Amino acid sequence: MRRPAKDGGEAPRLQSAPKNFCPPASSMKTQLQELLAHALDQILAGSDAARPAINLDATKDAKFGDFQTNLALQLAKPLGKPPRAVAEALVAALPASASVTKVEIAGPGFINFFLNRTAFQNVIADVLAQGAQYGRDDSGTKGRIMVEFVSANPTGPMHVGHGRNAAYGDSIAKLLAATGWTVWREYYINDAGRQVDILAISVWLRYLELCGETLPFPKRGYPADYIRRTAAALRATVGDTLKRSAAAVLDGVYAEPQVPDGASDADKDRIKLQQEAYADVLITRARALLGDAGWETVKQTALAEQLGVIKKTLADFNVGFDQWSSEAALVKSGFVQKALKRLADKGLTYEKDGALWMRTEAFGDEKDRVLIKADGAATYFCNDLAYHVDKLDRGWPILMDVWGADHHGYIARVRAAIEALTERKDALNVQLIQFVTLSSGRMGKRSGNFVTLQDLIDEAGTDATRFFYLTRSHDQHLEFDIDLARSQSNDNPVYYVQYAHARICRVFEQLAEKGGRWKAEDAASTLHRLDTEHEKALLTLLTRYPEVLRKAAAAYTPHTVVFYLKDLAEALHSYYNVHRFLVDDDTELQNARLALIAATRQVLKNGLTILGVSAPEKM
RNA sequence: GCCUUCGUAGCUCAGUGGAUAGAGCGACCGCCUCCUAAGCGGUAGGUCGCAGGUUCGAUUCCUGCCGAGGGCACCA
Repeated sequence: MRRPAKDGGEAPRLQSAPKNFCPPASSMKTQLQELLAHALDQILAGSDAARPAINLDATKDAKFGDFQTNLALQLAKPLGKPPRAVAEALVAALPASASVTKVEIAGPGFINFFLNRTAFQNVIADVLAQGAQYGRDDSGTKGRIMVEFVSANPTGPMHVGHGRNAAYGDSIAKLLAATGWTVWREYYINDAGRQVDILAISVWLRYLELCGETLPFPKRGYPADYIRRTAAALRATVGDTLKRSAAAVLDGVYAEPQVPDGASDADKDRIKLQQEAYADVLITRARALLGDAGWETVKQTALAEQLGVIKKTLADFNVGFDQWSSEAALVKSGFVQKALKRLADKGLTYEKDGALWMRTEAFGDEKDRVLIKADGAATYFCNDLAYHVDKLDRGWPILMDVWGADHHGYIARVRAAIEALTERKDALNVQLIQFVTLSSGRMGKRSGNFVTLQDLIDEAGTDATRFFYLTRSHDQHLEFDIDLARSQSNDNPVYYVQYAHARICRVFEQLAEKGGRWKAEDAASTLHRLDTEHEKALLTLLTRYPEVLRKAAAAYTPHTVVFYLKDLAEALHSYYNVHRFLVDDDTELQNARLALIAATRQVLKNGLTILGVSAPEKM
């Protein structure tokens, strides 16, 4: 349930304090680096030691101050002096700054900086003035990047693995867009190739069953219930016009080979290949019986049905695309042929054993790859290669592909193809999403019963599901605890962050009910009252948000935003439990605290937005 | 066999070339006359898989070994 915030919703503007000007802490890091660079110049004067990079990090413990540097430790060896002596020299050479209240040398030789609290208090003005823009860079000037993600085959519903890809892809796209990139999101529809024929034959056989025919279902077909639903949809559209008798279908077709109990692995593999061939026989028979037009009707109906299911799920999951690109359309447009010609013109293809090959090995792949099979059909790689060329041709110099980790071996050949045609090695940016496991075991589309992403969203909700996916690093295996994600209890981690947001909203609601008022402009002169440790902790976190976004985008790790938000929520909850925000007898303190939590609420919301998770005002 | 991702608390996972390695869940002990207890505070729990190497300093980088997942198609 949402309701409008009673304090007016959008962040009001806060007048910056003209007196005692002190730069916000977010820019303090830059300033400290300049101070250190100056000191470094003096230390290194007359020495031939190499100049190290200045590492300046936020401290992990407040007792070490606000920022720390290991510069003295790095310089100890080249200068041939003990690290603490180097540190003392560096500190002595530091120019004075009004923002720095204390500099300490600690441990083996760290230099810790303690900053003027005003620097941190001023972040509130930044956040409230910038609102939803705080931490964001929407300039789009960093570059252009296309993110292709999900691209699940339209042969069945998405499972929990696709969900992880969708959550990651959507969030990394948002993150890139929020850090200065121009982003385009695309879904590649694999609506050509053999798996579509398998889909079509599966649907048609179930359709014949609905028409009253009895016939065996091939082992390599898709057995799941959604095939029966699609068959019913087909029948609703075409009636019995595509019905053929079981006798006609099976006339002259040998019985499908079955794997006997206790068969060896080698026998199993051999028989599975025979089963694949059997499926092809049925496909050929179906085409002959239905004609190209009839077969195409089955195929297109099945594809449209499956794609419709996928689109519905993605819409429910708050995942959107700028473009859905069809593999079949790409082939039909002749673009694949053009790409093949470009490769041939560069002498990068050759014929062998009746197939057309590409010299990918010359570009770092393990071996050359087939583009056109001996039977005349294009490989998946061939069309995908053309698709990537098309993406580059459309003016996207960087192509991010979000793939399942099982595609690892596929990277080298696509990269090789891109390099061969564009001489650019770095155009392809692949992010592999590691596998998702469930307590109930691995899933596959052929298994018949699996947990679909739609099931998960319906039961756990989009927020909980997305948050759960993004809580883990995408390059780590993820064990999806379905019971936890489904639970509406406080065990569910998404509520921890959302609750912090809702709590703040409730405070402003209470304020209004009491007839109280709060204006950002009244708060500017009161911020010096924010002097408790809880307030300092919150302020520090607020100043770090822009850098959290930048680092998360640079490392392609949305999960670091999740961990940041958990920290921010924790700081808020702790603060909430110790201090009251509605201070009846001290308006100045109340105004200051309300400014702080208003800023916190804004940053919580901004961060959740990056994750595609809502920020409810009431829970 | 080769390539790759990994091995951190009972479980699920963060993290880092540096100062006592963190969180959630689970266990135990506390906190609602007070802005939502979907919360807070505290205790217990770790030879950061094993062995070497580089380094002033390694859980982090390198090598080997053990163990787990994934990939090595004229499939997609």
